[in-house]
Amino acid sequence: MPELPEVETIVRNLREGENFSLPGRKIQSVDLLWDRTLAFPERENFLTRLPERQVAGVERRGKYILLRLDQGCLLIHLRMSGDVRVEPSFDVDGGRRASALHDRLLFYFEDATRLAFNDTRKFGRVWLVDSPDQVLKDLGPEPLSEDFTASLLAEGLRKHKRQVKPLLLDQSFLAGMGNIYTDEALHLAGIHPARQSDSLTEEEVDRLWAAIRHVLSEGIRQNGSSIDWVYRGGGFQNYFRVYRRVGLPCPVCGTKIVRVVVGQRGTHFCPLCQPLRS
DNA sequence: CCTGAAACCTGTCTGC
DNA sequence: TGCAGACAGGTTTCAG
Repeated sequence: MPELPEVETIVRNLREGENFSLPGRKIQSVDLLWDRTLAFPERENFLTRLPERQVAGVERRGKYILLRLDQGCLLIHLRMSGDVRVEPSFDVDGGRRASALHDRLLFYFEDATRLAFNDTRKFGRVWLVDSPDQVLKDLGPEPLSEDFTASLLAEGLRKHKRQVKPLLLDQSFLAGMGNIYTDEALHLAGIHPARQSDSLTEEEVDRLWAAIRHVLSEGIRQNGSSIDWVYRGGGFQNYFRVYRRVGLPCPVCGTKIVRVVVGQRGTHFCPLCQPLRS
């Protein structure tokens, strides 16, 4: 589930959800159910350092969730199938609530609630570090920040000679884009996903810049996208123009949407609106 | 520098 | 029904 809009939605809910908010809670104990979920530090260090730590704030950077603690910072990357839940620690009978299928890490708080990290495919990772920069140092700009201008995008695209879609997916180029929002942005901008990055005209770059910001903002406004069994709650899938719409008509021209593979990723586009040569 | 393949994992869906 | 194969919202590492 996790591209920028889905992670942003999760972060907002953790920070100030309907029935809960993480800031202010103090960790009592931690249960690590799948060792490889932990990227840093080693198990013993992680388990002994966390009790008594208090959550100071919740932030997002790219696709990372940041839990700022009174000492140190927890980073969570959901990768393909990760998710988090907040729920009571105990059942009605007073016993500790059993973990759910595919729960990998549980944080128990002093107020009898817990945060569960659930991840079917085990790709997700968690870090506990003094400074988040240790993990985030190679990330590109935040696409929705004021720093990310059309001319900055133009400069970046010019600097490389790569297919534009894999470049947009490269987190050191731009932080937060994933397969869905990249396909959607390229369609909105009328750019073929395999176009060479340094071949885009100024007009095309401007359209791409606006399209990236538009699809991400709309994604957040819709609380992300829900597809298959993974994510629930979001509604942006109702507005997909090309993603997983093979054979269905392009919303602009009616041509059938096709699927190809670009940079090892399933890629959806309109052959008429997104020609390979402009 | 760029591209593609493979690895890390589990689950679902499709076609024979 | 069973089974093989493709595919899934991500990232890293390695070969050419």
